[in-house]
Amino acid sequence: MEFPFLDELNDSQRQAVIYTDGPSLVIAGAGSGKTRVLTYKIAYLLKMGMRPNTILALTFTNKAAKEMKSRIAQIVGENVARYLWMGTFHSIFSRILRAESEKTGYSKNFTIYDSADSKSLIKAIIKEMKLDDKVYKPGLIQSRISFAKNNLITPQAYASDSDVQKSDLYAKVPLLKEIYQIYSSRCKQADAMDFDDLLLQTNLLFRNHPDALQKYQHIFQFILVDEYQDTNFAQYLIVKKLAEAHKKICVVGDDAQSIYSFRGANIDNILQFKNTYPEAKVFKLERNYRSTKNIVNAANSLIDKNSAQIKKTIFSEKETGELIKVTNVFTDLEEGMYVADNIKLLNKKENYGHQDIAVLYRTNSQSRVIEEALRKQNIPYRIYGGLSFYQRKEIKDVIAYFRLVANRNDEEALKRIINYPARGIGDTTVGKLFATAQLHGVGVWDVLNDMLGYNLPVNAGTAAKLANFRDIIDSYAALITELNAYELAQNIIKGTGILSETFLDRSPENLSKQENIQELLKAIHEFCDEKEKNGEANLYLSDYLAEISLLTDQDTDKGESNRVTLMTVHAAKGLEFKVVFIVGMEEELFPSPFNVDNERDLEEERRLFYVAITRAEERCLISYARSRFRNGKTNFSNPSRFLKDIDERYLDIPKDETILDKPKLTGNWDDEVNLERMRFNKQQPTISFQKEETEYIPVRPKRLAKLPKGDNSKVTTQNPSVPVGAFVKHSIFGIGKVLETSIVNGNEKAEIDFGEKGVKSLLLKFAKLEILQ
DNA sequence: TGACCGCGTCTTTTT
DNA sequence: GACGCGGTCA
Repeated sequence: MEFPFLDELNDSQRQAVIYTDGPSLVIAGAGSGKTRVLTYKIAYLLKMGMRPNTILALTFTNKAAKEMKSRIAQIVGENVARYLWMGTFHSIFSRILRAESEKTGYSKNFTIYDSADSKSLIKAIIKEMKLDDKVYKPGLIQSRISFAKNNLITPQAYASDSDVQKSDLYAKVPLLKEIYQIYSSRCKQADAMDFDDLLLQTNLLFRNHPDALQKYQHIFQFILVDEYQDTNFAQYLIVKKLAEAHKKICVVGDDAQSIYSFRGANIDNILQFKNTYPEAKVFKLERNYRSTKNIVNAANSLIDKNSAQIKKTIFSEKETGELIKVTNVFTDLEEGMYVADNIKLLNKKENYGHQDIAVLYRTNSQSRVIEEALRKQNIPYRIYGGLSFYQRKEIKDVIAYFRLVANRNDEEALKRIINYPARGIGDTTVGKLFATAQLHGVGVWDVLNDMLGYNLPVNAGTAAKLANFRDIIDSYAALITELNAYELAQNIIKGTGILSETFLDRSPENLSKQENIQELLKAIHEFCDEKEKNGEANLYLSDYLAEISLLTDQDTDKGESNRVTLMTVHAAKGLEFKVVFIVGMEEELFPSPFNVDNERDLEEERRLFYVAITRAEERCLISYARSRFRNGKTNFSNPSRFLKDIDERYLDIPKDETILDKPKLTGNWDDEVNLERMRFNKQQPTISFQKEETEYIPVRPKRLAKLPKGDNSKVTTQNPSVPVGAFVKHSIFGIGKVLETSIVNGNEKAEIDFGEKGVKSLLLKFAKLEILQ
């Protein structure tokens, strides 16, 4: 056969691969070999004679693009695969926007603002407009602007759209249109685009410059889109316009795994694909190759509770496998111990390697307890998400220097480093600088270049400091095409004193900062080497910045082996593990309390749970805790409503527990005691307790010691006269619990939680404490 | 101006 | 618990 690789596909997969006559939609159930279909389809197109640089393949993450590319390279060879247009929407279209810069009003080297930058700018604008940031919450404003952009509503359209205005009025933020307007012009002034701009500006480019649209329609003879269920309107329209000329488009996705609506993704894009392309062929991949029957069936029974979906029957031909084990524990700490213990067992008794195991959770903040439990048992793990390498302060600082050198209009970068390391330019001065720039409608850098001309109201000393800063940046900027990225980066790091800043003391923080900065330099070095090896000319600092601004730490995965993976369910999309722990299956956590008010959001949470379960190949273990320490407080919770959505035939539920509703315990006066009662209650189910029992019940410390919470690894005193976990009585504050003890200037100090009176920090030699037994 | 402290807030997911 | 903010003090 001409295409031997097609033999590796099943019937429906092969149909999907070889259909290339017009638009097609591939509904790819979880684990149905979606990536395989995409890679083989591209390989097929290439084997059929298409040139690689006429194929556009859009993925959701850089990592997915990279992986797909290397798999294609294995079939057709590296020097063919490398010419494919393959990447995320954001990276592909930022490239196009740079190439078409003379049409966009931005420069070729525009900066990309990450969400922290854009939030900071929004904050600044709110402040300048003298609005109340309790009403105009930066986060809220940011998401509304983002929503507007994703729906291609420009500031002008925003202000004149009566529906939008009504909505803003209803949300009590009527001035949002002005913030949006100013935000846009400030980004423009700074020659910066945020993530959403990359899509919005691409659309504007294609709308305002039909010649540019035609050019790319011609270039992209075949378009493939992965994870189509997670595209938003802006992405939908880009794809639609590009495909208009030839209709050679293939989108792949699974409506059941649409989990990014908070980012503007619109599940209707996939549900309505047939409306956009009436002639489209639909292929369904329904055989799941990943998971056991029990896992697939459990997931099916769950997703069946959703109403908005494309009908399909996912089935598995693998063995029945284990039931999904549902476990309840008392506290989040116990949940961590439960996970760690079971990983140990799986590792020792069942021969699962650590790399076969993942722990998935709804929110990043849940990783902490799991992490601690694993560390205690010496189980190697790797956490994804949380703050990435590029979000660390020292890295952001260094990159801000790079950014400012590459683009002196980058005001967010300037704000970050104008006084770092400290050079005597304080908030007041910075405020004046920005105010003057606004007053004259120019950029901050223009003001710095002519402080007298713009009447910057600062004294001579401050002006000199500003001029000095300006000259430093200018001197590096002059070298931007003289030195390669690595040489210039080294110069900047050494010359500006950011590195010596970390040499001030040998604290662990500073050591880790040094390491991170070295790590960054190493990465830049590799970047230059790579470019040089390929004979590419774009090895300057601006080129480096263009490349990294869209990277996330998933993409810089070193793939360390034999570690347990810890990540959010979102981050796990597209991955698979032999064993999956899903932790924190509780109401008010999963589903997230933000998404329970309407059916649409709730269905997305359910899909998220579906994604979590379908990551598992062989075992899936779900747990929930009755109490969880969150936001500095112990909260009580009920099992997630989603547990009831799974057909019980596929679950292994503990006998003494039911996942049906239980009356919620309200910890109105002492959660800790409530918890103790609950444990007590569970041990002796015949004894019940009444709520009116509000009198304080002293609990013996030794009993608390059994609680993981009583773990006193944090105690810094050798022999504290008041043990951590003990209950004490204070003449004024009443009864409290000792949280922590330490020695301060030779005096014993204790952190004591007095419930409603708050947590107090007391010196024991003054506080007369009575220890309760 | 900068360091520090105490207070209140707020918490989803990410290109 | 983490962070940001505002106020205070040197």
